[in-house]
Amino acid sequence: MKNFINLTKNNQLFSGIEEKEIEAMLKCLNAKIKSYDKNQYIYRFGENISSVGLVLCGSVYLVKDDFLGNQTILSEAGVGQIFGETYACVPAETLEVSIITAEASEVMFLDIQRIMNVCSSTCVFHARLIRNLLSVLAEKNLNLTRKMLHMSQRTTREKLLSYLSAEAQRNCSTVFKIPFNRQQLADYLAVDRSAMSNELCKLRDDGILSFNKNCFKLNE
Amino acid sequence: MKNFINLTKNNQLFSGIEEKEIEAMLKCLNAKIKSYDKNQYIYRFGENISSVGLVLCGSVYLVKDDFLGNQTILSEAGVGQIFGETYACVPAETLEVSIITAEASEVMFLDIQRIMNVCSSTCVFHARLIRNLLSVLAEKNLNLTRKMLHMSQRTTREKLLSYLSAEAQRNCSTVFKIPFNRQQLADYLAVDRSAMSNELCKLRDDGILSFNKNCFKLNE
DNA sequence: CTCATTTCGTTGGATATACAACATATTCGT
DNA sequence: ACGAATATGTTGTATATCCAACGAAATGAG
Repeated sequence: MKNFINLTKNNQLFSGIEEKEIEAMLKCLNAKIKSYDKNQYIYRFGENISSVGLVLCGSVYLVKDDFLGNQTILSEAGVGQIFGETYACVPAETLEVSIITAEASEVMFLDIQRIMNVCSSTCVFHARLIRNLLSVLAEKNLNLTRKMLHMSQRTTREKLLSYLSAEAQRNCSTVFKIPFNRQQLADYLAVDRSAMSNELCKLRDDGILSFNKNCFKLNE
Repeated sequence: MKNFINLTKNNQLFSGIEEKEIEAMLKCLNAKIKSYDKNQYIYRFGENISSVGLVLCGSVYLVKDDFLGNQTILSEAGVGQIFGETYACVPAETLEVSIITAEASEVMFLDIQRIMNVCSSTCVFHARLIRNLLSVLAEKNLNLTRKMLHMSQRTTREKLLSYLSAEAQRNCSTVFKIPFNRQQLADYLAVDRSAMSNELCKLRDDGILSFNKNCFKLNE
């Protein structure tokens, strides 16, 4: 177990908790570690899960089979990130997605009940653990809400303006960088890349904004 | 305080906690109650909040001013429902939305730090409180993810099929009712109502589904 | 029952989008 | 510096969407 302690320090769940405390907590939480080859299922559609997964090494995909039978990657979790927390927190819901390793990986599983039910020993750090978990869920929530707002705009131009002005606001500046290239931005806004590229140039020609690669400037 | 105990029983946060315990917990949590007239701001854009609001009576809107200056209602919280929990759980983020009363309302405020940091007295019930909060966040997460999946389809037909097949799957039946009328479904999928209505009929004529009001049946 | 209101389906025209195909620009390894 | 690979911009066309307007059907109140 000890060789993973260093890994568990810089992650979403144990951040802010002292190293020696983590070791004690892992026992208390009855943490289990499992190894996987590439492209192995960790959780399958339809299962009812009660554990959060923490990626110790490697990375995993959260995938969904749509109504046409296509499998798409919804998100990825790398070292230090967690997965399954949403379904683990709602016992009534069975998985509508699956988790597959993107490469050979090691995963630590933590029972959600043990996370939620505070043990007597290290209450201060346990509170931090809970705070971290709440924080992960809340941040995902914020990101989903933001994305949804942009996507609910009807035209590509409106989607772009909605996204870019929100980013400007978040950065407290009319000049800012975005974490996407054109294709990724198009996927994020659920539009065609070439059409979006076209619309970006129209916005530039209309004097509404200017850009260079992934750096944007909103006018006025 | 006592006259609100009955109200706090059937709500998202205190569900599953015994009445007498709630009273003790409210003191321990330092719960504050405030009254509002109609159309009053409870939380404003830009604020940094540290409390979760619980609607005791009345109802509140979560509103957002978009880049065009329009104010839109993103969601509503009625009696027993909470608001602000997402931002309260992420101290680094300031409000990108505002909360306004939809009618004269009473709201109980609970400090998020006190919710997260377990007090010594009633650990069992406190764990339940935390479980409830996690559950609220996780469920919102699930709903946002589902909506996002449908909205990211490119055509109205695909959006409809994505939504309807997901609903069939969730209900474990090809026959099911949806909680929307046509306008609400169109808003949910971010498409035009008349175009959607048209597409629904095409799907019916193509033999893919049939419907009567808000009751649907998927074929095959 | 009747009338008013809301919901739902239908149509046509202006506009926007997706898609494919290609041109240009940038990045990266050697 | 060079070419290969990738990213970005541009264009045309078929298709889909939005929007407005309207009629039919369902709902609800009196």
